[in-house]
Amino acid sequence: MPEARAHPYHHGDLRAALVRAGYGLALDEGPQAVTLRAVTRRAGVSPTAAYRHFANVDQLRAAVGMRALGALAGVIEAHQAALPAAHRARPRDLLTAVGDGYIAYALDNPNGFRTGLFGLLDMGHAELPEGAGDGGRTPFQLLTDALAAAAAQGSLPPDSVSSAAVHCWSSVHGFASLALLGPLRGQARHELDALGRRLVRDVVAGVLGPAS
Amino acid sequence: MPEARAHPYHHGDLRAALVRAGYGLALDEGPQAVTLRAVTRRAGVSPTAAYRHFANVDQLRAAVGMRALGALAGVIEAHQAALPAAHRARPRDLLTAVGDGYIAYALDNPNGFRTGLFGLLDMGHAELPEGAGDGGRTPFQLLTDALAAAAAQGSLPPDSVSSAAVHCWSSVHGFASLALLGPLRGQARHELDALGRRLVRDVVAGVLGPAS
DNA sequence: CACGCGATGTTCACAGCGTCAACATTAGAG
DNA sequence: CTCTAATGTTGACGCTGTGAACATCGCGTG
Repeated sequence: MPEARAHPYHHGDLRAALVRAGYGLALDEGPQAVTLRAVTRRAGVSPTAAYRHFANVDQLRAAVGMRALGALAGVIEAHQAALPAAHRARPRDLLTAVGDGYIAYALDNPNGFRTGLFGLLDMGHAELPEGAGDGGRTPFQLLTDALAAAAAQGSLPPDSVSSAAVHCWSSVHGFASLALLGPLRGQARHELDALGRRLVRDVVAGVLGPAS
Repeated sequence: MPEARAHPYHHGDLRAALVRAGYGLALDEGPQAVTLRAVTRRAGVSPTAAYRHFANVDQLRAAVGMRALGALAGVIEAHQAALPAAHRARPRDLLTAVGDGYIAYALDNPNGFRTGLFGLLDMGHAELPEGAGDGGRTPFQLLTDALAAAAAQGSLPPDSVSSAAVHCWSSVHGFASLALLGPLRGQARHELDALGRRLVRDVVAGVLGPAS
């Protein structure tokens, strides 16, 4: 088994190792710590090695951001999976879980959230598979999936799906931003949880109509 | 008039000049161009001169962000001032103007918006007077003012003002984020305008009830 | 099985960045 | 008028991202 070499010249899967190192750095010290040299240092490799896998530091950061997005998708999926079995097929509950999961990830993991959702100045990546969770869907796709299910069930006009998606994401993402660095920052955690739950339910009611 | 010296050793009001230079740089090349050396260069001064007015580059950036916030407040005030005289005292219209102005500034001036609203990793500044427009109110204050007026008039329970503020800002700020760098980026401008107008009116209706 | 070429990683170098310490200039208080 | 504190400059340091040249190695070809 030659794989156990202390420092094999060829790493094996350096790209993945760099992204992992970058994400770790982001969680530990915040997005601004994700520097090319710091990442390669943590991966135990020379700085320029990164250039075999990324054109520049921005692409490295984008990849790290994708990983954070995937983690967010995982939390959302977990919230959906945690629904009582009887509710797991209800679009309203799926949608609520998307919002709750989104906010929970942001509040539990501010550095991760900022890494995935701020910082990357062009995130056209919201639909790329790298940002997906275990279920293979990105956070934005989980949202539109829930809305599409609601439309299929008739609780939402089909041609309102996309504007409803804008509505939902705007509210929830905006809330997370405000809670992390806006005027709400500093509010006690249970306060933010309560505000967030209320916001999500209001938004869902606004989109699907009042709960039955 | 000794003030007309070509390069007086003492600048006069370097702090303001630096903030102005930084804001110009941000508008021209984006927030990431606001670097200490670039700003001092544009102001025609040595790099370390900035340290007589800012403890570090982050504080310089924060000051530039405040200026952008002030510009945003100005646009909102202009939208309110542009209301037909008969509507200018209606809380509903004032509130709508806040949302429309916010979105208009973001779409018209993406670099300015990003400078003021992203980037600065801790913006506890939302209430500081430096972020105010000509009217002396920050964007967030213009929002809460409009909501307070609505409450005073009875169209909103007084104890809902703060949660309504969260609602409104979340939606509008989230929308601007999505439009500038999220999945909506790339959409045609008139599309974004239409989506934004619709969103603002829906949000206002959600907060104050359907339009009379 | 040997070879060699392309992929991957390293070394060295450079310019730009933020910041500190030491120094220069000047406005304004006494 | 003088001295001091405020303000601006110079020079240096270690950090950053990145390019060019070189080293090592896996793997497909002969």
